[in-house]
Amino acid sequence: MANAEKAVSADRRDVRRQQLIEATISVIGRKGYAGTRLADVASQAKVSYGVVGFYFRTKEDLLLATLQWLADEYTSVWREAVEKAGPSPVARLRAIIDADFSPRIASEKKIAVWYAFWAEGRTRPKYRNLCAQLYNDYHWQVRTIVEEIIEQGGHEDIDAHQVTVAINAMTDGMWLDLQIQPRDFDREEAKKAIEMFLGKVFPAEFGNS
Amino acid sequence: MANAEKAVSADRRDVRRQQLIEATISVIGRKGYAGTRLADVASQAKVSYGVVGFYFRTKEDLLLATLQWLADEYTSVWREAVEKAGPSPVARLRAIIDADFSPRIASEKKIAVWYAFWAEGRTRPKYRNLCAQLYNDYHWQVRTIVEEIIEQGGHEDIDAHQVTVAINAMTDGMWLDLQIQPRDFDREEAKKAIEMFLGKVFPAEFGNS
DNA sequence: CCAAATTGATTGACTTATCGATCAATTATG
DNA sequence: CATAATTGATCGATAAGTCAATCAATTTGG
Repeated sequence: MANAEKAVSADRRDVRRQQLIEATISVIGRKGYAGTRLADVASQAKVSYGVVGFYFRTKEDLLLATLQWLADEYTSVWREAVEKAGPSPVARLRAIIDADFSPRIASEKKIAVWYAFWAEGRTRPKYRNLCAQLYNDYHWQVRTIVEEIIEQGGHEDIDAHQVTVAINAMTDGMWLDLQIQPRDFDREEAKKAIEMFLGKVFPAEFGNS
Repeated sequence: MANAEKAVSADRRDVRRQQLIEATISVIGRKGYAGTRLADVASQAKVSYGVVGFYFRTKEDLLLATLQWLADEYTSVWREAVEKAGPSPVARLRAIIDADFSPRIASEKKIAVWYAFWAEGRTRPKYRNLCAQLYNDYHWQVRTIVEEIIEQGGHEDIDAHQVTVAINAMTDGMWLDLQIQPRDFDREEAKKAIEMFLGKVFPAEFGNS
């Protein structure tokens, strides 16, 4: 049947595309954005050079699809973490930070790819918009949670925006540390430093570790 | 005289090299690392294409010299700021943060270039080592100051390393925000968020803003 | 049920464009 | 005038994009 046919080849198509996206992440991680060649992606994915062009019209298309995939993965991971954490804003915030430093999200390879796109994003509106969108969604979610903590705890003197910006910046900065000094620094230490910060801002909610 | 001649031409040489380094920063800022061409650098510097090769044997040499220059500038700026701040560790720490968000250091263009080198650094040992060295010097300086504040204030329960890592990460993360969202976010806001953090860690020393 | 036909996937050699490097010719300088 | 600085055309290498040929899988017809 035509329907069965289409379903099968659509699956096949998605599998190949996924395979190529993962290969692209590996190659950018290994060789950097500027050093990534379609030939490298093809051999990493164990397919011939021509296949890349067959599934992604241009190199640009492949890179955009890779960024989009990473963004979707990242967003779905933190959203799921928040849902699982239940209603407590403290648990929700902890869940987001855990997600940010989970091996799936904060692997050396993926951090390297994020940095590559952030760096290139400055000159490519499509990268930039995608990153800005992601950033906004995340920022908004953290801010909502921070506001809940402030309200529930009666800490009306605390500026939710400022705390949100600080959490955000610390997370991104820790990622840079992980990228520059992967030996002297690990994900657990990063998380603990952020917990320390939250412990100072919300002493009652985030206990002294 | 040979000596006089040499002195003059050495000056000339330095001027040209400086001119080319500045042009390189502009072009990386405008077009990204991957999009930077020697022809662009030459025309930005208002010299002919051949001059680039005359003063820097290869493109690689030019890029390394650019990174080295940026690193030297950054280091000298914060060192000078610390010296000027006098003996008080609180004033010294404020001076470093001011320096980190001064227009000279944290311009959009230069932040973009830093991000470009951090991203590429993963695959190029020379970039990586240079960045790691810079990072270590800075980290050590901040840590020394933080330890002084802890000692003078008798805050023996505070972990200097953790605070240092947090300050560092917040700074780098704010830079990323400046790069991704230059409109919604500015250097003053970034500084205030860091001040807020310091106010929570050292309430007596960093007054509530 | 088997063979021919059709469709779609895959291959890698070829074309074209781009860019870094080179260098012979030209100009400026002391 | 001699030396140094500068120019930009030319060359070679590399990589993206293209495409005709091949191969595999599925469908159709006898």
